[in-house]
Amino acid sequence: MPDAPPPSLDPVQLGAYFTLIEVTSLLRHAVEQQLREAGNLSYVQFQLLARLGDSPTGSHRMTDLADGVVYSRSGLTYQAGLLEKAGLVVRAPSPDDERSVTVTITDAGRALLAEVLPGHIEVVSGLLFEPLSPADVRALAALLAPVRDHIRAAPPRSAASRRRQAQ
Amino acid sequence: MPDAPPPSLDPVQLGAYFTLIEVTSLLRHAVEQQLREAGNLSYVQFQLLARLGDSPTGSHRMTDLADGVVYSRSGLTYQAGLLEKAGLVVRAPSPDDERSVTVTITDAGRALLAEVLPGHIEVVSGLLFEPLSPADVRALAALLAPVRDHIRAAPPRSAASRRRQAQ
DNA sequence: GCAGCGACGTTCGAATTCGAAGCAGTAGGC
DNA sequence: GCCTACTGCTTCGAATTCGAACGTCGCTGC
Repeated sequence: MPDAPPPSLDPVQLGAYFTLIEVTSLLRHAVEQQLREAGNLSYVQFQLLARLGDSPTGSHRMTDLADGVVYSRSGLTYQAGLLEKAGLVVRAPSPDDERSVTVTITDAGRALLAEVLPGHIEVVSGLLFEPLSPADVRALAALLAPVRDHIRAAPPRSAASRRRQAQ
Repeated sequence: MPDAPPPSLDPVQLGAYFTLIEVTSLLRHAVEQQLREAGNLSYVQFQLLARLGDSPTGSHRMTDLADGVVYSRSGLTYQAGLLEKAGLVVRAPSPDDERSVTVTITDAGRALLAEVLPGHIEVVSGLLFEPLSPADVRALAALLAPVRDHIRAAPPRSAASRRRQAQ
């Protein structure tokens, strides 16, 4: 390709982009406070517990967790260490693959999750959903889902060079 | 109030909420890489420069910047220090209020912003807007704007206690 | 089998982040 | 004019975050 067409965003796009970032920043900030007060959890920790609690088996591999919450591997190691020290999860080598580590939520983890969840939901309800009608929420979900799939599918920018580095 | 009505989110709401968080996490991650490569800027730094560049005067007060990008004051002090050391902004005491500090973008700051912006826009276009039609984008903006206003208007959860801390 | 390549998780060091405490400067009541 | 409360920013210490380097394990071709 010669060069990209004048890469600019029209005002509507810019507004949507900025508002998206702003809304999530604000929401995340508020939620973080609530989680800290209610259960001394950081947002990442909550996300991890929530994902584990949602899983049928109550467990996930480290890498899948990191990917799921968009976190660095080393960061996840650190957080998993904290959660384990707090007795909220357990780490064990995978049975089938000796390399990978399986993280499993404990009963204490589920209990804490259950304790924190109502307040969390209340905050999200009050801030994010309060100004939105049920139809709005459906529309929002319908708009964002394809975006998520698209970004997930997109090669992570650095992969391009990696894939064809061997010419 | 006796107690809140069963605070639960229906599956659609949950999906919308999770997708919202996921999309912005992914987007932010991708953008962060691009900014790092293109101009050695963190996302916060870019946001700050962008806000300053957008301002008619090219400047803002520290507090307003921190509020705008949803950042802690101390964090902003740190970042402003970095940007100033890099010659991208200048800090000066406000003329009218001796307490506050006015941050102003320099020509070098504008130049860097201009240099980084096309790539930034390209990433956002390719990831966020690629799966969305112009109508979708309008809808998204229309959905999120009220949410932003609502959250901005909401009392910051901790303000209640601060206001009445003196008994 | 075994050499080489790739995936998984951890360790390490450096940079960033936040809240609490502190230091001015400002506004209002008297 | 002062005293008190409040705002604006910075400093400080502790916690978190990431990428790079590392050790280990699994998979392929031979």
